[in-house]
Amino acid sequence: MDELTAIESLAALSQESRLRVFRSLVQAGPEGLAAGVIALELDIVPNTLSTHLAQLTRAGLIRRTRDGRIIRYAADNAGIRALLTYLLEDCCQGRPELCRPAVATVACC
Amino acid sequence: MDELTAIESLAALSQESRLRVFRSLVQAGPEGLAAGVIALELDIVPNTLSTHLAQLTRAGLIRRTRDGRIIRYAADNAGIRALLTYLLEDCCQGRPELCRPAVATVACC
DNA sequence: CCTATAATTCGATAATTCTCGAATCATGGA
DNA sequence: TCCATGATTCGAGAATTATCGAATTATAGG
Repeated sequence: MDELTAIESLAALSQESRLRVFRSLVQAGPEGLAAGVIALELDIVPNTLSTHLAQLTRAGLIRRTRDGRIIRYAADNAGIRALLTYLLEDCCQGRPELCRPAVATVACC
Repeated sequence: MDELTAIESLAALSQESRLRVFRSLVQAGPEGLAAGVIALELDIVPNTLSTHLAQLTRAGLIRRTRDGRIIRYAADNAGIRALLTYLLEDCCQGRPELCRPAVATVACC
């Protein structure tokens, strides 16, 4: 990942509505959620939500797929992983014992 | 971690200079770097850098310790870990096979 | 083809954030 | 005590970002 993409991703996440959308999609799993469903659940007007979803998509954090009239969004695991890797790059000066416990705690399961 | 802290952290990281400072400190390890050294290395005027460092510190991503006239900053691993955990919370719907590979790839060593 | 629905794009205003000169604070040494 | 140095705080102008009404696009069904 390059610096610009990282900044775009972090900026996308650093806003209340977008962070909530992102976390909802992370928790929703591979099937994701329809834009309209997200709008209802998080109480965001559709056009504003659309702007937010576009920003998260541009950043590579979520993906969109059309399903008839409905547009479905889901977390993009590759993009998320790339961002986390960029943040932690060369974090342990070659000494695994420094960063292994930290990374292990992040594991959610 | 609560939502406000997460947003503060992500906002702190979503700016070129601050992201560079953060990554420098992550790579510098536990001893960290003096404010003046960071200013020189990244070519940022001291007062602007000071504002950035304060923001990263408030967000819980870095720590400061005084060492005579010199103030030293270092990555705050607990804060960083808390942020990553918040982002990935409940990411795999109880199915470890979905997120374990993702997390493994993040490991830097 | 026409209508209804789901979603997006456009444009403008409101709010927030960035940057840096100037002034201030804290520490160590003469 | 006085000075020099490292660092921070303050304040204001410049730049960026957020939000939402109105208009537009895309699709499904009658």
